[in-house]
Amino acid sequence: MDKLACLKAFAKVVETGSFSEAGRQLRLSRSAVSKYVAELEESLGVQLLNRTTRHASPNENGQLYFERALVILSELDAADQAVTHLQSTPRGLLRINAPMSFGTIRLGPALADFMTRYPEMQLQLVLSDDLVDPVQDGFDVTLRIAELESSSLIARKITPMPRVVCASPDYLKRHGTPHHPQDLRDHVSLTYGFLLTGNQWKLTGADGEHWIQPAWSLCVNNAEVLRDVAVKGRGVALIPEFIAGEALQQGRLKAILNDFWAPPLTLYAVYPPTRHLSVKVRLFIDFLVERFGREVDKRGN
Amino acid sequence: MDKLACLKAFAKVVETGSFSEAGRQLRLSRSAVSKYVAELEESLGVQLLNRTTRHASPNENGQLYFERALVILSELDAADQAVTHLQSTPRGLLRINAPMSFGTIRLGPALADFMTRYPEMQLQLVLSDDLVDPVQDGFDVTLRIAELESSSLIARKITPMPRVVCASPDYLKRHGTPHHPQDLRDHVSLTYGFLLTGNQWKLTGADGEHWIQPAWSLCVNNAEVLRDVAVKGRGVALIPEFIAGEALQQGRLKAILNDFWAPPLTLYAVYPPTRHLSVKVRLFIDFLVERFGREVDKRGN
DNA sequence: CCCGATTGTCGCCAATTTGTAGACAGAGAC
DNA sequence: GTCTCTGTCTACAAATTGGCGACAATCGGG
Repeated sequence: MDKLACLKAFAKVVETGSFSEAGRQLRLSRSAVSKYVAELEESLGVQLLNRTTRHASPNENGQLYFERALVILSELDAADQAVTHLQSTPRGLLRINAPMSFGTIRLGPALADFMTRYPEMQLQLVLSDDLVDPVQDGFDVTLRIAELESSSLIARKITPMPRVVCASPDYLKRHGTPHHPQDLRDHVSLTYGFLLTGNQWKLTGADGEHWIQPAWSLCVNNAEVLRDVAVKGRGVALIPEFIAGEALQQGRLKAILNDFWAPPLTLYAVYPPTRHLSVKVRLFIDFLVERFGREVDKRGN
Repeated sequence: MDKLACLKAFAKVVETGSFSEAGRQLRLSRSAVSKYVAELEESLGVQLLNRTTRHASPNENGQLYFERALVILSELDAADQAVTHLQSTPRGLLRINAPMSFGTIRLGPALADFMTRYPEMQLQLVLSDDLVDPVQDGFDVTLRIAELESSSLIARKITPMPRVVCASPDYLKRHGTPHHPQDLRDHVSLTYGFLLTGNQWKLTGADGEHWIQPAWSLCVNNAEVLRDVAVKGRGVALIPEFIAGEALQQGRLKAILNDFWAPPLTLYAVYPPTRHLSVKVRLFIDFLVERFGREVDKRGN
């Protein structure tokens, strides 16, 4: 039992009056929050919360424990701060490499907040889609979006990046809407890749996995280009949701094959193997996890 | 990461100056303690301890953090005590059922300490080897030693109970010493069981698992009897170490087949399914885990 | 008053973490 | 010089975590 996690969950439930809201703020599922609090009550042997089906409020035990928990949690933060601040305030240059699309669409806007939080730091951001070696190419941290975790470098998972199959309404009107992955064989696919071979789409549904060799007419290593070509009605694309999102919302693209899903990509931070991350890198990675990790709209559904 | 576990491990290392000793006191392996402290240092981004290959001492960061960690840990204990003591001081009757051998050899002596710690409690101990239903038979908690976990009742594991194959020196002189489980077929086995069928010994070694149908001459549901008959030279017995221990130490029994091992039994506490354990039962079970869980001599070897 | 949305709990299970065994190299005691 | 004990590391089995989805209950809007 991770008692600290239980304490945080409990405190957040008392603060918000709700397991669901506590879950959203802690980026945990309702069932995880429920289990944490139940576990804490079990270990103490007392009930801490009165629950109805829509609210939770502390009883006498719970109010007492909540007050003490807040003190403990804040003292722990203070202890952590005390030792990390014995080092210099984070300053100096942080050299970041990130993929082009992610860098422009998601990371760039977020960096303003990071810079606000750590005004003494200088950031150098290099956007490229080349595979870089952080040690050799002189970066402190490089971000990557990939399907499989590379175990040859030290990497920290930030967040899954779901993908979506989509096409423009005009394309669908002219060519019909695929209802099953196998229908894709009859459609023009816009596919992502560096090389022109070995690119299959894996889609999974209630009837199992489907490996589709799409009839591709465009193969490019930039998903924004795929999106834009899809918007122009040139075919069906499988691209990350963060790239497709705005076009989907505006109706310029339509998600299809919604009963099937592709394995999500994962955003990783990769950094040189040293005994301890520098404070700069660690703060940056923590910031990424906080900002991009477990999106709020994934909770409580 | 269980930060509280890390804090406790770290604090214990600083107190004792040693990962090994911290492990012994916390009933963790050396590598677990090492990992906990490393993980804490990683999360803080600072080194807390200076290590030689035989000692560990806090550096400036470590000393500061240690002092704060002690405050936090003691406040957490105080918070826990505050809510649990809002209930009555544990008093009243605690009805315990335990197996005969374990009850007489291990549990009985330990109960004195439990009674010292909780003088307001009354204990009723019923030793029997029957399978009892705690709800139906009116016990607050029943202890069981079994090979497989029963999932039909709520049970808390207390500790593994290793078994040993042994015989008297006299028996071995007369019949030779088995060196492989298959040799047991040529020996007289004293076997544990309620019924006279289906009793196989499973012994595992470097060359895999061996299921032996022993040529048993005695089948009894009490391992003390098996021990005593083995001491008298009547055969080979597979019995729990806590039963054989004294006879082994005194040379009246000799452990054999030491490159093979039987799956250990496990001591469980079984109790009625209620939302929360009563304080009495919880204190008793915690006491058992503390007393019998992860034996000290299993640490740091 | 009814219906839809949201709630908290629970069982199941895949994914992840835990924690040990054992190997290794280093330090200290004898 | 040897032996014992140390702390770290890897591999891996066992245990735990945390989400999904089902379920029953509640609340607010129409």
